[in-house]
Amino acid sequence: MTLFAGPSSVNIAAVREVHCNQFRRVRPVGVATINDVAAKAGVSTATASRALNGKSTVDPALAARVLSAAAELGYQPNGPARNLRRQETAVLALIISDVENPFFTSIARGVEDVAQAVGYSVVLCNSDENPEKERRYIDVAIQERVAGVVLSPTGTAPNVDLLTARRTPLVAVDRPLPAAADMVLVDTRSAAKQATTHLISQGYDRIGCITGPAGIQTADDRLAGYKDALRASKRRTSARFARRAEFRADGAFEAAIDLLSQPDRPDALLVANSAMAVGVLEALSKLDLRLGADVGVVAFDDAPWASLVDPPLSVVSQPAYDIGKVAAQLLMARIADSSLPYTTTTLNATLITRGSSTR
Amino acid sequence: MTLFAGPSSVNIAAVREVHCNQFRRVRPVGVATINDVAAKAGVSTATASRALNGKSTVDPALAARVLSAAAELGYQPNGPARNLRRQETAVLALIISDVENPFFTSIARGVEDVAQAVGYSVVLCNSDENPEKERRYIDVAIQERVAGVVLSPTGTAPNVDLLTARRTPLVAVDRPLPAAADMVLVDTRSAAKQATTHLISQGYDRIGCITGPAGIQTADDRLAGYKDALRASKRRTSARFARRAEFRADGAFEAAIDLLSQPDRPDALLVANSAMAVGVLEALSKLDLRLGADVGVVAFDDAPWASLVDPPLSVVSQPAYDIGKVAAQLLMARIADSSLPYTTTTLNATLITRGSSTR
DNA sequence: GTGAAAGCGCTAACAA
DNA sequence: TTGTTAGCGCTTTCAC
Repeated sequence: MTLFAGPSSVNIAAVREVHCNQFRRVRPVGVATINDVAAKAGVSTATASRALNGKSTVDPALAARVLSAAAELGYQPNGPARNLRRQETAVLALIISDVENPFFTSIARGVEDVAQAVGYSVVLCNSDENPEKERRYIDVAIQERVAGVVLSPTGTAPNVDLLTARRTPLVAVDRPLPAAADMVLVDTRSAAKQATTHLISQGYDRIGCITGPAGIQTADDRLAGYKDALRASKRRTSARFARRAEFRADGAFEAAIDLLSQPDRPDALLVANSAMAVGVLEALSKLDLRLGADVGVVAFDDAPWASLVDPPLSVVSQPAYDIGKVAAQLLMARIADSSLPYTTTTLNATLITRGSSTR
Repeated sequence: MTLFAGPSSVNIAAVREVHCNQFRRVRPVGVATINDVAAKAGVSTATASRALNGKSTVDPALAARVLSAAAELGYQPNGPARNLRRQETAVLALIISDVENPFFTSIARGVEDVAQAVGYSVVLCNSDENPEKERRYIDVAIQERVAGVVLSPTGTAPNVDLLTARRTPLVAVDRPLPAAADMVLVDTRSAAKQATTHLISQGYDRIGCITGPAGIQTADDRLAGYKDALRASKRRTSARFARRAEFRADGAFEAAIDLLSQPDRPDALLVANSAMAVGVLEALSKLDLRLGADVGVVAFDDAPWASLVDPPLSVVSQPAYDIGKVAAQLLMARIADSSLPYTTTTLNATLITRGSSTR
């Protein structure tokens, strides 16, 4: 494993200091098993197990002995053994498409809070918008026999079928799934329509849209809502004013430059998430266009910095934390009772108008 | 489990649609074990196991039969069983103090990329700057017998001792540990000094500092570096100009309002992270103070939006991704060889000067 | 109320 | 090269 001889591959200045330390323990402290606990307490492993799991059928005096023996030995149950025997795990997998996107980390917090409250752990996996990575994590989830999965689907049907074929409880968030699963979505299409209508009402005339890759439902929905609004106000929708890019700043930057360099450039933009908004604002600055006055902007996701730019950014705020919360609740319900009918929950996004959508 | 009857506790408009779906499978598809695979392939479980694990000692023809049997049955190894038997897990736990802080999610990516490359999975846990939660997750990590732990320590020594007592490979990131563990840190003190010196050189005279809670090493270091710089330039350091708050926007907002409302207010501020910077900029705006001209600001962490504010925000950029990468490499090295001496790696932060630190 | 014993699914001796 | 078998640590019948 010379690969790990050291982090020499990091090419930034680093100081490595080796400290022959005085803390080194002498022995690996042979990890205590339930048998050790039982022996020390002078009971059978069965009784030890019952006491440790708080079963009421065990004599209080014995239970106390077991508990103190366990404490003295620093006993920690062996998870794999317990899970193997019980054929179940108190672990949820949360597979999201981008750990660095605040929208998804908020979802994570929602999931975690609910899970924690009932003694479940959450393991967070980052599929990175990459179907293969998603598939690997789904495999891991299956192999570890997690109790359930919350997924923001990146890949195509086959990945998800792995889960449904095994009847692993599954909740899809953010993006719908053509499968047997609960879903928690946002009515992003009508929010996009509302945001676009707002721009129109503010006097913007040639409104453009920068959205995510084709095939990602949320990206498509935002574009559709945008078109809905244009149509409703009897405007032509023109492909000239719509652009797609990865859900990232750099792609949105290119798209915005491209869009705004046209002779008959848009005078307003609907932007599909906050990372993209960063790229768009950079583009405006590069082209010396004033936010609001020259180009109105509404972006999805209420980033903490949105009100810091000048003028403050109008946004479509999505209830990310609640998405996670609801998803976890649905998942727990299904784990408890797999016969529940599948549901789709649609939460509302909220338009928050600030200065960037006014001339 | 009526708690989970539904997500009715979410008090925002939600549409719940129940779809009696056409996808429902008929049977739970009794999960295939290695015995089923062996039977189907007409070999013993031992041979099946060997084939599945790619051992070279098995007849190619048999191996092929096993593999196709496994594929047909949709066989997925039972992780708990395997881990129990092998007494090891290819899983790393990463316990960070705030999932919503980009600094830590960047670390997560670094850890993940290294782990993935060698077939390890990473489970991400959010201790939320809460020693009790940290302790719970450390317990989980121990119980699941993870191969190693990367930790940004929140709690005090006892938590970590749980790990070291069991000799669980451990790498601390961001904050030092008085224990037997590798550490990956940032020379945040000298970076803070450098940033403060920069402010002085730009003609700011009464420089303040808003840092994190006492006892968190990174918070203390930033304050210390700030004082170093003042002392080096023969200025008095005054407690009047230093404030502490949680590493969050709201706390920093209060602190900044407090600081800047003084008659002899600071004319520049060193801010300890990007979330706090949001609070500080909000305070400036509320008090009608101009960034740069009235109050120079340098903040830790190069957030994507830093160059969008006007004037652009000067920052101390920390090599978060590399911290994660190095930490994971060290952890893998130690997993492979527990006798390695403990090391402390210190990476450099970089001052990026932009408009906010110029008059 | 307690203990003896079986067995979850897998891997690794040990035999053949 | 392959099969037989023991056993990882735990929970849970089933007797007592």
